Amino acid sequence: MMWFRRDLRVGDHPALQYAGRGGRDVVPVFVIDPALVQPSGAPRLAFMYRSLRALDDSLGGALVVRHGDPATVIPQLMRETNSSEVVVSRDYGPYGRRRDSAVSDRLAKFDVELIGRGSPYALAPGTVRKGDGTPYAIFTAFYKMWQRVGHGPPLADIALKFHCPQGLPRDPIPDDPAIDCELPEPGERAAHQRWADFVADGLDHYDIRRDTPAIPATSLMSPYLRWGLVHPRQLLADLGDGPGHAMFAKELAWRDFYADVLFHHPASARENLQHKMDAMHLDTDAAARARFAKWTQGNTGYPIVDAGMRQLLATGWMHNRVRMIVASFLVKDLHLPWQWGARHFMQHLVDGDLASNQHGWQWAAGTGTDAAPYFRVFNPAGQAARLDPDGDYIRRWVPESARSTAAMVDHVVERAEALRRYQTTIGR
DNA sequence: TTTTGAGTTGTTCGA
DNA sequence: GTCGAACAACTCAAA
Repeated sequence: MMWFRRDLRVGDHPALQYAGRGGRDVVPVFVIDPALVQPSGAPRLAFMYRSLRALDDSLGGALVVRHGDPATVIPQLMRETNSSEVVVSRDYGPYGRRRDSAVSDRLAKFDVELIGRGSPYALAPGTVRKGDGTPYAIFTAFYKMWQRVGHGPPLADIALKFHCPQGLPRDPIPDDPAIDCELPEPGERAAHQRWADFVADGLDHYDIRRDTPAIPATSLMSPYLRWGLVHPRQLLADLGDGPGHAMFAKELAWRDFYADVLFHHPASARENLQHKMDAMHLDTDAAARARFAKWTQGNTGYPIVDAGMRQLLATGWMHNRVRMIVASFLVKDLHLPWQWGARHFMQHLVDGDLASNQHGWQWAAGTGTDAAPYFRVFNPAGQAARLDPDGDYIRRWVPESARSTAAMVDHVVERAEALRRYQTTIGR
């Protein structure tokens, strides 16, 4: 039995190839887990359901879908299908590890093993370590070692036989929730197509153009990587020379780095990685919640912030550079907990990945791995002038920005307030 | 053990 | 308009 989770592809799939080794019949399974569905926004769910349908197609319609808690559903399916083993791609996140350990315990009672093969990363969390065996806490050092260790090539296809036992009860893949936006084309084939398009037209200029939100200069691979529709080692294998290629590899290394940090510090999904920052004074009262609501809706009065927040609501995606700007605004201009912003992002981002998301937010808040100078505060007007000089990005998402709208806070005032709070926290 | 160099992404001010 | 300094100090990583 092959239990799919965030690896919704058939090609270059170590766990699937292990399950089907020597011509074994593979029963492909996906569990729709309420714990993951419940906090997800509509675009995110729609993309997942569509990708499940695409996966089912490439499995010849054999995918067995069930709703429920995997700790109950997986052992039950194992018995119903008389499977001798359950194979998964390893999950290194806090929830995934707890879930898999519970499933493993239940399976053990029937003498069946939960077998993990492969990970969603070029290098699995826990494998890149310092000379003394401890994990890295600084990206650049991690990156050097990550390059030195290297990663394997994509796996060649093998013959696989998928099998759904006759009469086995299956739940239908749910209908998409109502959304009024275009999502990326779902599925494994679309992932490869998008990647081919980016390699042909984008990768060479990636390092220069990626910071301009008005032009489609980023790879748009994040949703595909999030759901495992393609594996990063395939992308790395296709890279050549040049600064754009090197920059893209570095971004994949960031993805591995943050997964590694979360693996070693599972609590950092919810808490400050640097606990000395716990003392920082944040606003959490009713007025703060009202400010947060304005931020989520894209009504702050700062055009670049509002454009990003509206793009997120409308499409389930936001340009990377703009993510930093809106995050800085929530944390440093509104003085709100980064967790509030992180939760909103995870709800709405089709590509929302716990490790990258939470640690990206901790970077913005200065509570994470970065030796972040606390005085690094993004100026929304300055960022807009530098990165969207013609206002193309802003106009697309905030048509009323031609009229002057009142800003909810004064950046100059709030910047000073943020610096004051940080200084107090660090003890000066 | 000690030392040394370095750390994603910024902004403002004054010369 | 451009450019360098200041904004601080701490921790990490490797020699």
